[in-house]
Amino acid sequence: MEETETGRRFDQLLEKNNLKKTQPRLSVLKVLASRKTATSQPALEEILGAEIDRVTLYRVLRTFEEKGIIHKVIDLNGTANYATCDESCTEHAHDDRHVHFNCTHCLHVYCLDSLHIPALTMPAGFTASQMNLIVYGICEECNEKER
Amino acid sequence: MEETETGRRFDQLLEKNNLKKTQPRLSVLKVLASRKTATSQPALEEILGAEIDRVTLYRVLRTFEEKGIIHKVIDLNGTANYATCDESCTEHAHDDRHVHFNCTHCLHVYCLDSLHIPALTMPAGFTASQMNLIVYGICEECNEKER
DNA sequence: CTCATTGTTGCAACAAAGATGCATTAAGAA
DNA sequence: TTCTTAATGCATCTTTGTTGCAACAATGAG
Repeated sequence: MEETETGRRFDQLLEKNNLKKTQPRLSVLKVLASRKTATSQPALEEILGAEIDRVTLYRVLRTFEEKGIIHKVIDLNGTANYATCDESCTEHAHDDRHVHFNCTHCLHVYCLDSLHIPALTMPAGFTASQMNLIVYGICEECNEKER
Repeated sequence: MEETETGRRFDQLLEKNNLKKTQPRLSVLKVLASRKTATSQPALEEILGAEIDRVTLYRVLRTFEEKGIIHKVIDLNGTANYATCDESCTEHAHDDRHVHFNCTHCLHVYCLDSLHIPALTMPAGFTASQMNLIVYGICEECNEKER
């Protein structure tokens, strides 16, 4: 395997999480990192289907999510979309407080890293541990095409 | 069929939406209205399975959602949960800006009607039309049982 | 009150995605 | 290089979403 910069970054990422560097895992990381929007499981399957098995993909994604390497966003249809976490969410503190944007036109899911969910006061008795905000609407690209 | 107060309310609700009053629809309404938490499709199936067909349930729920009679909340697992809309969300303006709470212990989904999603400023180019905030944590009941 | 019409239901069937068991293979340490 | 253990690929099953179609029932017309 070549010694590219991103390649080494992925290696470190896996190592840090006690995961072996395997071809399927590196492929998944490469694909996810190369996309600015979250990628759905079917899309990933289409891209990597020839290379790695459906179940392996499923397990790689689950492992990555457990380790906090990627995060999962469920869109309106209940389909899982995956994206690499930005640097801020590391090991323990997997910070999912940023907002996701689901374009109802092109169906892409964006991570709006610039926005974070405002603090909310929970009703008495309820303890919040995590929150997930998805905004639906038209994304930048689709809005531009309209014009 | 008996002439209960809620029964008449359901009749009106269906009539208002140009839907025929049928036994499956009334059953679904009755179940949903009787529960303070959103109900998952599997749970509904378990409750009503003997009474109405799985596909019918699926179609009733879809119809109700289209008409704005109920709303759908997708939980962490991508499972659909349904709840009757409170009075505020009527025909046209289906207001989904209230917050949902998904208990990670009992898995119940609550509609936190008292909370509403704060206004957010979208990044340039993005147009928001709807938003959905799900908070994960421990609910009142489960917190009390712990003590 | 009865009939006709049109929306609804139930059944069969299929597709897609989540999930598990197990034999084989490969990564990384000794 | 060998060994141990984790990871993969394959088979398989379950659950949920979805469609087509024939039978049926809710309403309005007569």
